Amino acid sequence: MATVRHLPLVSPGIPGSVEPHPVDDGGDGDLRSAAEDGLLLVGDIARASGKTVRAIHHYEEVGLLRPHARSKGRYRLYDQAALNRVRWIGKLHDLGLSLAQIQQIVATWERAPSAPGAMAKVRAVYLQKLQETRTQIAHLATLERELAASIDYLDTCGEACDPGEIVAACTDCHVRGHDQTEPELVSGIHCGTTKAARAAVDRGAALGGAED
Amino acid sequence: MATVRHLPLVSPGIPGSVEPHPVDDGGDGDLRSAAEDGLLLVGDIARASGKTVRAIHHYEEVGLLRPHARSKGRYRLYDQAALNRVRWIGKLHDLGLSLAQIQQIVATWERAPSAPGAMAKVRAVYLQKLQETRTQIAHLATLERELAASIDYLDTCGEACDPGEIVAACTDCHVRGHDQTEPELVSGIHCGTTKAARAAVDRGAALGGAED
DNA sequence: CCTAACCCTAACGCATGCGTTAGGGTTACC
DNA sequence: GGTAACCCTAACGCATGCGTTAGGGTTAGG
Repeated sequence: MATVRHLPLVSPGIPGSVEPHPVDDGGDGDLRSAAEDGLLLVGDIARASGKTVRAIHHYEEVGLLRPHARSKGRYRLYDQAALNRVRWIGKLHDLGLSLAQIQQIVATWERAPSAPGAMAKVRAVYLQKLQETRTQIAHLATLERELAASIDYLDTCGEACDPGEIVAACTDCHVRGHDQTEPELVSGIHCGTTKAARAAVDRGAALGGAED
Repeated sequence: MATVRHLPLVSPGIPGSVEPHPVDDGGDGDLRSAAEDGLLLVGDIARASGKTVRAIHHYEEVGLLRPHARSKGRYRLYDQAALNRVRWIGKLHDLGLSLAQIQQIVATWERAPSAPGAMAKVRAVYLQKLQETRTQIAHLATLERELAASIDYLDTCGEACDPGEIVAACTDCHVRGHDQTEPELVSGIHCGTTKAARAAVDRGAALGGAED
């Protein structure tokens, strides 16, 4: 069995580089020499990027990535740049770009005749994303506040409400100032129409989701 | 044709209430009396919440919602609380909760024996979401910074790079301090392996996405 | 009665981003 | 040559959240 494998998922230390699929002792062959050229196998890329092999294949399928070469046995051989690419894809994906959008950035880059022109186009895409990201952040911040407020509110239920009280009574709660400031995230819960849920749950209808 | 319809998607003014499916002049009938009771048709809910009718039906299918009653003709009749519910669903969904998760909140609420107990469970869910939301925000903030930095960087390309320069040359750009500080979001673009993209694009392979 | 504007149920379709077999070579080391 | 650990291609599957027909009633007003 290979001596090493199981590297930490993202190699610590120098984040930009990965051991080219380490082998202990001497030997020669296709992959061995590829390794000496700094080439990586798909599994190496996977481990180093935190993606799965399948995901990397998928990126290739949609034209986001391509092996630098192939071994005699048709193994994909990647260079370090490919690893950068995969990480880059991951970042943009995290940013909320679809693979198709990322593909478009790449295509833009590809087809641009001049370097500054290409940069300008990419810049435009990034700028738009920056704005969207800021919007998103603002949005999440609002929701964060609402959540926090709701939690505060719900805390008072635990403290001040009679444990014998039934849920249905919450609709007109008299404890504290509840009925004045009930946050939307709370009021939405107990606004009637709730038997539907139970029925659905009991029937195991729809929603394959986890049962709590 | 009906006289009103086409309300603004979300009724301005009092966000919590909606005209119960407005009719101009007198008349009587099933829906008419329902309207007098403040009941809404599915279309009214849709317009007031910004969702589609189909979406609302879907919420019902998965047990998140249920009409207060039905007309003789089996039209769904909703009360104002349903509208709150729909908005609440929308918020939680925006927060990143799946319908299944929302369903679980509802189910939790349903099945809890005591009010404070129910509140505690919901609180726990919210608390977890709050943490996730904060993580998300931090994540997005990081990406925001990276985007901004990348844009800055790309700006220098437009200013300092020779417009005649070809894209391929970017790999070893000598302008300014480029090769020192290239952000990851930039370096990922031009790290080789790019012909794959063009091929895929030209073949119209995969990715039904918009062509720029 | 007629019609426009709605509403109903049922059910298939779709986009995304891989996961997961299935069946079979390849490498490298022993 | 045997074997473990990988890799390859091909292709179907899945979860989510509705969109979109398809075929047909209902309501209210004229």
